[in-house]
Amino acid sequence: MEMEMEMDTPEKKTQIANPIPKFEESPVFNYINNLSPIKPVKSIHVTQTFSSLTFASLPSIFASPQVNSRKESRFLKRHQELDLEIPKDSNAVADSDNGKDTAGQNENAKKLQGNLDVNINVREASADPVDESFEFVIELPQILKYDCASPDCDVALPETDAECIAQQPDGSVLQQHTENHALEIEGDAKGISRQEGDPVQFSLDGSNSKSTDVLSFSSPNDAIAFRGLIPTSPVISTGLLTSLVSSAAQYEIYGSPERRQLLHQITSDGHYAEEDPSLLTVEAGMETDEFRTEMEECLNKGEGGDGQGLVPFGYKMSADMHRGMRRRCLDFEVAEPPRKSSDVHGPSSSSLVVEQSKSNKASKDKQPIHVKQGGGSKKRILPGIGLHLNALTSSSKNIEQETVLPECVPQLSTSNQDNMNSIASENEMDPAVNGLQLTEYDPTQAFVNYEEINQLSPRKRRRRDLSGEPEACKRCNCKKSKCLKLYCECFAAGVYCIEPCACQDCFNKPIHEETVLATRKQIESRNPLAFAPKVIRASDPVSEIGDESNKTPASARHKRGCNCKKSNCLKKYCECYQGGVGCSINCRCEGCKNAFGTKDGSIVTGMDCETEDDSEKSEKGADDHLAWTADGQKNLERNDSVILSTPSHLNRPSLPWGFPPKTNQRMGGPGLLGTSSSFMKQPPPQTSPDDTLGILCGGTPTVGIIKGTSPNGKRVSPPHTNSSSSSPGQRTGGRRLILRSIPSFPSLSQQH
DNA sequence: GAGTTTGAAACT
DNA sequence: CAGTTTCAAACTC
Repeated sequence: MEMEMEMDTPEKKTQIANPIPKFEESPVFNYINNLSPIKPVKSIHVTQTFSSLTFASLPSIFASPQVNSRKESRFLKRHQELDLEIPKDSNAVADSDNGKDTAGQNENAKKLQGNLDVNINVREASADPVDESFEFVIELPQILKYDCASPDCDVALPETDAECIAQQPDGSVLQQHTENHALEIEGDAKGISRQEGDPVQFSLDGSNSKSTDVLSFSSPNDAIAFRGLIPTSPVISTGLLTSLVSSAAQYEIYGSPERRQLLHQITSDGHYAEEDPSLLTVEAGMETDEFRTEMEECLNKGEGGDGQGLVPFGYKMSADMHRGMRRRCLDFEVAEPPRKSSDVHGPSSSSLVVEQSKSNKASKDKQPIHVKQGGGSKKRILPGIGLHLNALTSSSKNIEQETVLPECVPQLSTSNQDNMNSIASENEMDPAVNGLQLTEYDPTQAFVNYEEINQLSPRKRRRRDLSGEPEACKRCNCKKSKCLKLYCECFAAGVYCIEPCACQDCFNKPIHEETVLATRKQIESRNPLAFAPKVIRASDPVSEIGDESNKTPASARHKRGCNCKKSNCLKKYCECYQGGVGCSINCRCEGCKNAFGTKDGSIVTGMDCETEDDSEKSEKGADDHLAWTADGQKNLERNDSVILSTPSHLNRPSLPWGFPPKTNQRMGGPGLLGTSSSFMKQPPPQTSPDDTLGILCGGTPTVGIIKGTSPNGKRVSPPHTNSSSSSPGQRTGGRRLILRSIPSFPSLSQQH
């Protein structure tokens, strides 16, 4: 009975609520509230990406209209979904949004309504325990986000765990519990409030709160992901929960023992929960070696089976969700600094994610967690988080830090197909490919890479972060441009500046949305391609595929070509080099020695390049290369003639907008990977074009981990692994995927 | 961390 | 379109 009522009520509520701010006061609202045990939490939605703000164009880009419309509302949706029973949430959310973005109030309201429909559907579809579990699942991402938030976050794990769990044979058990989970969740929610930490709130409500952002999916895909969730089986949801829990443990999300308990409870059935130590043990194990093991298992499974078979549909969904979460990376990063042990225990920190994140950090301090294990391989930085999709794509430098998670792969296959289908298809995404990727992925290596990264001198790391992630999480240091010119990487990437930016007088913030948009328009009017990816891949994916072997890295080219005079196109000063592509006839560079291919068509082998570099500069150059994997790229080229794409390319790209389809960039060949560890950091592998991975991984970084050999077994071909390459910088395998699936924000020009 | 170098972006 | 200036990242010390 309740279910039915809830089902019905939500729609009405939401519909009404959106438009009416004070809906809360209405009798209906109260009634609804009474029905649900959960109390609405106000969520704060902060999006840094322009897209979220407004780019109208985005919608056009997305394949499905709904997606666009949903975009902003995503997070709203989630809340609603989460709160299905809680009418207030939706309202609250709407309110919060309104509060923040007055401009978008109306839009939000509309979106909400649209979302409501979606939500309703979901419920109907799953109407049962599943729904509940679903809700729970939704929240999980938040937790993950938190993890991510931690600076070190290596958290990629969570996703992996989730996947693993889902796949595990034990899944049956999980399923059984699933229903209970939902129930428990509610119960926990209630109970949570009782408990000191209000852990429950934390997890559940946290989403609503600031954490909301985390939940909100930046990409259109997110919406899709949700859809997938709906259908997902209870098992999946359960898996997610479990994964979340485990992940949380790994990341120390639980800041305090108490929280852990809560989490455990939530995770497992109510039965196990509080009192069942076994659960704890498991989780604990997860944190350490076991976690790794599981991951590996998952990977293996993935390998064995094509993504499809092994990976449950829901699985994919989860992945998507994760992606959404990851985007928040920025937030996390921001949060990092604040960590304080004191924060950790905030007694009743009902508060939000922020607190949690802090707690996590704190907990870490207190309780050393073996991040490396899980995180090591997976460290995710979520570069994309908080940033515009484009940004995600673009970032490549940090690829190393990020490792590709096997998980991603599966998702890719599904999610891509569903959502981005078109894009994916273009890119040659094959389900099989996905599977391949998984197979190739070598957690161990990833781990190694991760360590390497860690070992890097602070400075190098910093650079990587800055540079690499940048794409994902770009950071600028503008002093005079106000971040309203293309000089600003953030602005150029279509993302708002965030805390990590050291810019001065920055106008590239949501607050100045109008200014940003106006400026952007102005720039585009001058140069329609100003915000287009600088590196363009070959247009035909298909042709590319076929040609890949033949294509040199140059297959991807810088849009306008470079104009280097002194760097010989061997440094990042060179946009071509930075983008991981060879120079072309469009370049006016002098003394071109671009490792990815000189403008005269010759390709300097990595060795050659290095040699030259060495001779010229030597070591540093080498170092740098490593940092970004330029070497890797080089290697790739040699081996496979893979085309590297710059991060930015990858990211943005192309797809949606009209930019020529990127050719598939092939990543490095196996040889590369095999050869240089540094290389491995980079990327990607993968199969399908980057996009695929990106999508899947979403945030997962990945990395290079994936093996050099072709990921897909399919494509592995020596000729090129798949296209997608990731350029060194780009590595961002996951992100790339994102890009494809989600068009970065469209360039104004395109819109026109 | 400060200073230099570099080349794109912006301006003329 | 070419030349110059401005700018911020990349790089060096």
